[in-house]
Amino acid sequence: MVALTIGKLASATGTKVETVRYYERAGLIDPPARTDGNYRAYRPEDLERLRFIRRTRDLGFSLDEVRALLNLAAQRDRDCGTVDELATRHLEEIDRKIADLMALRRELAGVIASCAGGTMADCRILGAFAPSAAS
Amino acid sequence: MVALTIGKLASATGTKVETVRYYERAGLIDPPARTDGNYRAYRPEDLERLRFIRRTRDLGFSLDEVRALLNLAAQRDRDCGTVDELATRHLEEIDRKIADLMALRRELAGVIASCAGGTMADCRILGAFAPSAAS
DNA sequence: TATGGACCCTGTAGTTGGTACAGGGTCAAG
DNA sequence: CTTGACCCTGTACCAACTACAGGGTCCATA
Repeated sequence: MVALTIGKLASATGTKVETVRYYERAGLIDPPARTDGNYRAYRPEDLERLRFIRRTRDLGFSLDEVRALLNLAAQRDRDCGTVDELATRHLEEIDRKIADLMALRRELAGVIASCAGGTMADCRILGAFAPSAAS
Repeated sequence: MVALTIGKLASATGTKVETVRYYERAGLIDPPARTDGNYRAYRPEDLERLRFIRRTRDLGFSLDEVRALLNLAAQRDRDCGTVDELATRHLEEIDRKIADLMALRRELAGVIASCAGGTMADCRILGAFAPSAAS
């Protein structure tokens, strides 16, 4: 029998067992067949599918986006432009996040650089956190 | 009377009313006095405190870190080194996040660049998402 | 004085993407 | 036959809010 237990499936993909069950609840993987003892019995295709999920999650796609990608991948005759579009939009979002973090980083670094020691009462960092008054 | 309603406090700091109540539940702001009609009555100091919270939140500090900063700020005679340390650790974390996102961005951009159109069946992007087999 | 609308109150549930039990059942080895 | 590793379901928890539902209050205007 080529069937995998959930533990094998999980360790083969670097996923936790609970996460696999969570993906099933979330509708990302179909409920597999069960053994006599009510254990989940996965097929090799399920391993492929879970790997796909892991990979796309690692690339920062949300579960909704992963679901969409899985659905698209299943329609093998359709044009793949939609995939490109989805991935490109995701890339743009990553770019926005990077830009936001860099702006924040610049601001925080400025605040920290202003520190000249002393007590809390005259701390420049805390001062920078209190917009109007010095308290 | 200088007391502010929760709505005034919220709009003066760009916060939602529910968020202010949430901060109270989370122990970031003390439960204020109440009016006869059981409305929260805030003092100007509360406005300062909420501004501080908003500012530090905007700089990416977690609520736990904000709590710590508020506690430190209250001990006006202590040395402010701890504040500097907390802020510096936070900056390092931001740097890690930026680095992670940039690595991810590079990888995703590579995947997208490989796209040559065609059907899902021979989509290079989907191929890059399926680690071993082509399915 | 009545009434309407803007505001406030508490309490609870939902969001994302899992993680962590509790309290059981199954399976294989020794 | 027992032990330990694994599996099952169901529920609760995390951050940091947000969004109601179902009520109460306040004040300006008709």
